[in-house]
Amino acid sequence: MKKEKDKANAGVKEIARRAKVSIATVDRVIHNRPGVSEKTKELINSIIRELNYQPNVLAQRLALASRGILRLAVLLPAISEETEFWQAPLDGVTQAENEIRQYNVHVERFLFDQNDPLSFARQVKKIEQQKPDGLLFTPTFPEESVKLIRSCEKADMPYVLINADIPGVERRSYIGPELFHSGYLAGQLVNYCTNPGEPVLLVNIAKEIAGNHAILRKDEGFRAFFEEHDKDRLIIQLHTTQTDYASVSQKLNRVFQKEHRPRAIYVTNSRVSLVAKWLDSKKIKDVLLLGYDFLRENVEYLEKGAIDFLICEKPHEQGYKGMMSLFQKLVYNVEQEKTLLMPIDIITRENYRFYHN
Amino acid sequence: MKKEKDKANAGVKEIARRAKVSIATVDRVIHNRPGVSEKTKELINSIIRELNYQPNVLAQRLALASRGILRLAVLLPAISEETEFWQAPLDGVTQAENEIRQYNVHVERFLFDQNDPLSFARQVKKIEQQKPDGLLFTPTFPEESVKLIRSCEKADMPYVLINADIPGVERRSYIGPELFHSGYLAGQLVNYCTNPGEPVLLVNIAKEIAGNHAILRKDEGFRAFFEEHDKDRLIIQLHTTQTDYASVSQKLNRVFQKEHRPRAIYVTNSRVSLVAKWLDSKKIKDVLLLGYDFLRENVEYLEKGAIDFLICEKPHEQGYKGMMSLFQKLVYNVEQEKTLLMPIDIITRENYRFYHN
DNA sequence: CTGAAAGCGCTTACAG
DNA sequence: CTGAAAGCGCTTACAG
Repeated sequence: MKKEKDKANAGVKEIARRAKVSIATVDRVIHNRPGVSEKTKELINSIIRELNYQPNVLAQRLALASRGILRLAVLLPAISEETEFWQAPLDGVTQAENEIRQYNVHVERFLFDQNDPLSFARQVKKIEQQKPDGLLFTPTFPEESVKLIRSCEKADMPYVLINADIPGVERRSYIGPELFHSGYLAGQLVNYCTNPGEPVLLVNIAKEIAGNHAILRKDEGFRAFFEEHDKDRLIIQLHTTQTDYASVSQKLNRVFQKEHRPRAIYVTNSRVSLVAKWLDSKKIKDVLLLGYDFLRENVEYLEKGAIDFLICEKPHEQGYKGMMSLFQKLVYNVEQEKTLLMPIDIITRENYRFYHN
Repeated sequence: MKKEKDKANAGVKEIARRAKVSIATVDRVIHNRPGVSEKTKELINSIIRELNYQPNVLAQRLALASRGILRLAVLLPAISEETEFWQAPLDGVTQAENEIRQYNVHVERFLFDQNDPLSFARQVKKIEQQKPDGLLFTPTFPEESVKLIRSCEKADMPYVLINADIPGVERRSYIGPELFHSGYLAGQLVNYCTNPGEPVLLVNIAKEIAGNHAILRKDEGFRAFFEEHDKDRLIIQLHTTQTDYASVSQKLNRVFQKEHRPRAIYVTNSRVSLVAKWLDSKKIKDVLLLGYDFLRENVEYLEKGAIDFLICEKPHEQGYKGMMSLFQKLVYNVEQEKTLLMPIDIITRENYRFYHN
């Protein structure tokens, strides 16, 4: 089929023809660049409106490609035994990278040790020296992260936070879970699967808990659910900042020796596999177990039946969408969404096979 | 940053330079077009390998744009009061259309009446006359659909089925739910939320049930779960091919007057709102209700608490991915996945706000 | 304030 | 079997 010159496909050339000017002038008006008389500007704008002109993104990018490379930096925890979680966001980053590579985008990854604020600060230094065009990161260390945000803002560099927000801090763009509802949903699931009043165990396992916003908000949401729906529910608490199996096991032993045996356990993060391991070793099968994240070990326990529900908030998509949001902002000046909340997915033994991260 | 002429960015020009031929010859080799001597062909291929040449998709599409329009046809049910479900796949189609419009793709929609095989056949006629380059459809009427598949295959036209498969028929590409596990998952949820042995009501509401593969497979999956996990569970059955509220209401009345009062109700499709309405009108609050699809009315009942779980299989994504799969196939000759199963999402009152279709 | 021309990396008639 | 040239729709130095 031949290309028709109808309104739908009109380009700069057609606009120039109608306005009796050169395409360079049209381009100036389109991009609001100075150096065009008010009169021709208005004329051109009216033609643009009339034709409902849509720029051809392909041609735009192709022309721009000559200009230079767009450099995006990514600051995330390095993957280790303990932090398999970060594989998914990093994969999302890589997927985005592959899709936008053609657009002359270059992605550099800066990885830090999740337990070492200094390593975070070191990477921040490097990033600040390199002055990338955009930055994706997760604010594992709030203090350092706030500094980073300030420095990005000073340099007028677009950035996006993923997976965790910093409470009470004004920031440009966040993509990740809504933590309170996540805990609230866990409460609802426990409530569906147990009888009123049956004791529930709420488990926080993390190197740091007191300042751990993610854990505290989920904890809060979980309690809020019962506050509103089953006030008399006994919620036993287990906090531990020792994250090895021996410590967790010991604490669980103690809880289960006491009077009120829990009917359900909610672990507020991906360490749910430690509890699953313990239940498995004790051959306890009548306790409902909920936790977080689609990790290999967790899924194994899901399959075995030790874990009943995994809650998951699309870590892969967080990395992917974060990068795309920077790209869109930098290339097409599309405003970044201030807050993009991920779905709270419920995964069980019967649907995990079909889950997409 | 200046563009460097390193291996990473080498294009046809660089290949031509190294091979001491023109870029036209390079192009011929890249696309395996005839008219190149074996010797130069081999030389060029070796250079392509050495440079790890990746074509610039932007430039490719831009150049191709002049060639002509790619025409994709979409054959789906028209949206009516009764079939709000199809809004989501159609929206997905539209989203894909917007993203690939730049690539000179034109999408034509052919809508049929879900209750009228003749209207389906009429639209098929039209499509066959227009001879589009690719087709996305849902095989609402198996017999007519098989004919359509044959005709596509004869014309060597790529196509993709969404939302429903045709059992026992060889087809090129399907994107949609895995029905058996969907029912199985519903069984698991009921099992979690009720006590062993409590009666369950399995409800099929559809104009046609006997030949309705989607409903029958979910029904089967649901029963299979209990067969494997709670054999003694009483599963009451309610089938109705009258889909108006009065008929459904009447049948439900009858069931609830009998001896075994259901503790949970599983509706195998989106008509779950009819049952919700009935429960609501009877002020019955202690019955667990599960059904399908993120429709306005269903979500309202979810919010109110009449519906407990909605199962949803990404209808929007089905439309979107279906179109993208055709596009990729036609433009880049990327093989279509034979079967792409959607996640089985679980939606409750506490997470529906964050759900993305 | 405005325009002619070159270029982005690829494809495609056309000529030899 | 091979190449020179025009074109896709846009952007950008450069010249006036």
